[in-house]
Amino acid sequence: MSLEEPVPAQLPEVKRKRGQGVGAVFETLKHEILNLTLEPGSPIDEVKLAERFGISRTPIREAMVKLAGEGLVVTLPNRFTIVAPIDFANLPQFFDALSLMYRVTTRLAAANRTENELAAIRELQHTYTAAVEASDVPAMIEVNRNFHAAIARAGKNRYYTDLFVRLLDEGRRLLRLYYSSYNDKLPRIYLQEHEVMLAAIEAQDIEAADRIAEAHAEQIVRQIQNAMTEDRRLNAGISL
Amino acid sequence: MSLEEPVPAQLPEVKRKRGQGVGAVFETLKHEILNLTLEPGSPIDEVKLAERFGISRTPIREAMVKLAGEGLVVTLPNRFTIVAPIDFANLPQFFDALSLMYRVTTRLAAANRTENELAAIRELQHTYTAAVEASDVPAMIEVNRNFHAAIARAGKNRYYTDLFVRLLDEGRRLLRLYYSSYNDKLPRIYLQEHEVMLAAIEAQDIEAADRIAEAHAEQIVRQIQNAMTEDRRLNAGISL
DNA sequence: TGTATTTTCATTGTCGACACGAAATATTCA
DNA sequence: TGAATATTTCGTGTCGACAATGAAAATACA
Repeated sequence: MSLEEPVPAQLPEVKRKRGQGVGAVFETLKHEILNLTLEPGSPIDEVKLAERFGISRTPIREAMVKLAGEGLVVTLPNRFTIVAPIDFANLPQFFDALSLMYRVTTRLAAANRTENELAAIRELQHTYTAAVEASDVPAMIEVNRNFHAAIARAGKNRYYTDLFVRLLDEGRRLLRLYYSSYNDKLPRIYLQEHEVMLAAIEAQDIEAADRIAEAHAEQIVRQIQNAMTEDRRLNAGISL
Repeated sequence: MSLEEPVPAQLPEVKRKRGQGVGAVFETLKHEILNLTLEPGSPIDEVKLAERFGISRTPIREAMVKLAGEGLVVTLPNRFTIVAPIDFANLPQFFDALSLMYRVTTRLAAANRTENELAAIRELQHTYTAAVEASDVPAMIEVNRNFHAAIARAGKNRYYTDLFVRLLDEGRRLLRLYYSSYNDKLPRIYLQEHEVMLAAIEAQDIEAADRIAEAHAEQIVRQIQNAMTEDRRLNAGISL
């Protein structure tokens, strides 16, 4: 299941400042988990991580506790810590929550956005366009997440933003898993929808923002479901 | 700001099994934070905690990281960890999210509840009634939270349940803070509303569940706001 | 040869000690 | 006397070592 980086690069042996260790480990592992560089369900060895980062196990462990708190990792007491498996059984609930958060955050953004925030969102839309032009799928996935996270932040409700970002991150793993089915047409649909969303937020049209957010969510859910179905068809091709 | 337990009781020096320490510390501190036994903003000393629980600082620290992950505690690097302050500035957003989660979880409960879950919810309603009869305010606050958490669980969406429980817990601190304004009339209104909510869930009437959930949320928000206003009026009485 | 029991082994959970950082306090200098 | 600087103090962040645990390997037994 390895993607572009099968073996994580050894970090340079830089003397890190006190208190930087856990944060670095946390961010690095979070990235690798969301990029599927670390396979879901695979075990994580504290000692190897300690060697890799050139620090002792204590800060590694604290990073693991933080990762577990965000559900990125599951701890089996006295045994292993494993990368959180992708929970396909909960997918319908995931889609439901994702859809609601799309709507709520986009509504609030339309109501509460400042000019600065609007500019930041527009900037991300440009970056996304560039990624689409370059057919850079990983970049598209990452920027798409940042685009919606920026919208959520402009809505200024921490509770929604936190949940939404978590859902978007979990969605990143799903998209990565099925990104092979990305064809040229789909990203351009997203691009158009993002444009409409941006316009509704700029015009502070809450109901329009709500409608396009719901449509956008449905679009994405449908795409992932299609990708999964195709994937299953591929599996069905093997002899039984 | 101390309530009924100003000095946390010294725990008996029981030899705890491996791996039980962090959980015990986490649960105990979470309880004390939500009960306002630990004052919001007050510093937490790792060494004192280690002595209190009879374990070393390492598991204490892991518990702190977990508490920080749930927002119950704030870590100031190289300095302190403090009990999370109550963020009055974010109160409107808190109320907004609380209200939406009330609605969503109650809707889903009406749609998805099993007979067993219904019985469990009804049981908690009885416990709540008993607490009201006994005028036991702390019990009322705790059981009320458990009642709605049970409803959320019956809705079977982990994402909503997690956020809702977090919001309910944060609300517990607010209720504790203002529970002096609890008069005999209010709890009985809640009791009635809970009854209606239960009936809607039992009848699997999603729209009715939604309506009563929204009304219930508004009721609670209004009560807390009233309590805060009264509180401010009391402050206004002192000489300036 | 197959099953139950013991031993080994790998990996975690916990500990005590020490190094580092920021604030509080004492000291110097104008 | 007051500001700038050095020193102390206090608590955290990190380390290396060790004990507990559960799985796997080795052994005993029928």
